Amino acid sequence: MTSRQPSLHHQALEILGRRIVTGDLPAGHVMLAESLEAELKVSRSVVREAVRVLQSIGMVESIKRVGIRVLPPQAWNPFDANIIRWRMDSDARGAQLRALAELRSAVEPVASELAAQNAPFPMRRELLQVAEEMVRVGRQGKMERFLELDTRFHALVLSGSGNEMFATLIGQVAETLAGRTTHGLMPAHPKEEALQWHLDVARAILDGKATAARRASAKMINETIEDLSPEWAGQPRVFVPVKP
Amino acid sequence: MTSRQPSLHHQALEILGRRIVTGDLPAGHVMLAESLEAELKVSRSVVREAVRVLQSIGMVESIKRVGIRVLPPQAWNPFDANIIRWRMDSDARGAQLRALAELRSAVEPVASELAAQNAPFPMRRELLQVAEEMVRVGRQGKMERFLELDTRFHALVLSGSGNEMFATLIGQVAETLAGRTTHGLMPAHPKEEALQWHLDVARAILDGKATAARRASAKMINETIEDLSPEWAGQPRVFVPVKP
DNA sequence: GAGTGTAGATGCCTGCACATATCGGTGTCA
DNA sequence: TGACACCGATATGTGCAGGCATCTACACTC
Repeated sequence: MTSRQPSLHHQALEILGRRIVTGDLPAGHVMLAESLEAELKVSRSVVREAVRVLQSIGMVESIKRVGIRVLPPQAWNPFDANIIRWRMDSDARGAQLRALAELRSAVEPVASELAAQNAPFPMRRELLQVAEEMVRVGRQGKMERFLELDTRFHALVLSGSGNEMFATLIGQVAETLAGRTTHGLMPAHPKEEALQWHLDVARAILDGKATAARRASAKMINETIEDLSPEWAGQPRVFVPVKP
Repeated sequence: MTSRQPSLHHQALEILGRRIVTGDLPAGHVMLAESLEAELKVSRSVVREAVRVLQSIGMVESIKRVGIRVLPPQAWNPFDANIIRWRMDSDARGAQLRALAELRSAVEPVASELAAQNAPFPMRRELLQVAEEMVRVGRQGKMERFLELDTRFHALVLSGSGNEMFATLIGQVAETLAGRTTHGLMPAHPKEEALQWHLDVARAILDGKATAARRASAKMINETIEDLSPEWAGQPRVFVPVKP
């Protein structure tokens, strides 16, 4: 599944990124390139390339005569795929899931609205076909096929919006959907309501009814989020201070 | 303003990133590390570090025995600050502005809703103070101060949501607002309606009225987007195909 | 068509020179 | 005596040059 990339660069990046995300290397901590070479048992070039990548996503800064300093979480790019993955595997998993769910709840209704206005016709047709098959398959309880279709449904909506920032959320949504089934949060049969909402969204998009598409999508998302919310219950929120 | 970072690494990254974004180095194009050394007149380490960063944001892939291949735009991370900046300075500026505006229209209402539910009290108080000063300053036509306050207003909302993904959009929003004034798209006095909307959002958040906050925020955002939309009129949309 | 050899590219390592930010000492002035 | 400005020493990232290791696309053989 996850493509093996056993290069030393990759390994070094993984180790450092994970240590920072878990708080093992706390914000403000200063490391020396030389000590990282010894610790990771790799050469300077590997350390430097890993540090450069971490720098580009805001996790460290490198200062002459000082070393490599770990930056606080509010400096990190929370849209970076590595950071999302590392946080998913850490104590911050709940907070990460919540952040993604809230982002989804913001984006998907607007994506549906835009898809109703802009999506190419073949995409709209396929969307309805997928929704209709979801109904059939869902009622039969074929959950593995249902997951496939569900994933494709949301991917089509996000892609059909014609907004590339929305489209890149496909991967995150897919992971969320997959996680929901593997974590046993899905019932044996999808709720009849949920099936209907997918149909409503698909029909509205096919008919170019933007407002209806947004409303139906919002209803659907908010419902699924309520199902998922136990995953992050009690996770504290972080309010990053505004700068000036 | 823009922090000077005249390191060779930074320069190499800028040059390569910009060339890819402008299409000067099209998707599928394959380069050799050696040729990049010669072309950029830098050493192997600088080239390799720049390539590693580009790789981490999905702009290139590096394959043994082949070289460094430029990836198509749908592989890029559209949330990366470098990519956004490069696109802003390219022909894709309009499309980039539209993507950001749509993202904002999705996120800000939800952020307002969450702020009404979760923001710490001092933030809510300050939000109302800022909105009130915006009204006074706006009516006096002190546009430079108005821009400051407007920026802070939106930053407080995004930060007050307690969602770190929303909070990182502060920078993009600030740039949009600043760009609107420097591009002469702001009237001499803000519209009275706009002032009122800011007040409505601030009051709803202060009072913890989530739905009202979302609605007022949505109204506000959609209005400002209509003002801005000429910036990207006629830009073609891109629909990235869904994979499986 | 399957197996194999090889050229050619990235991956990784090392030693060195350079630039620069920090630290500590010294001297001057109030 | 104390505060402050200057200045040199030193540690550390930055960049360079080159070498060997490793993998793999491709051509060649059978």
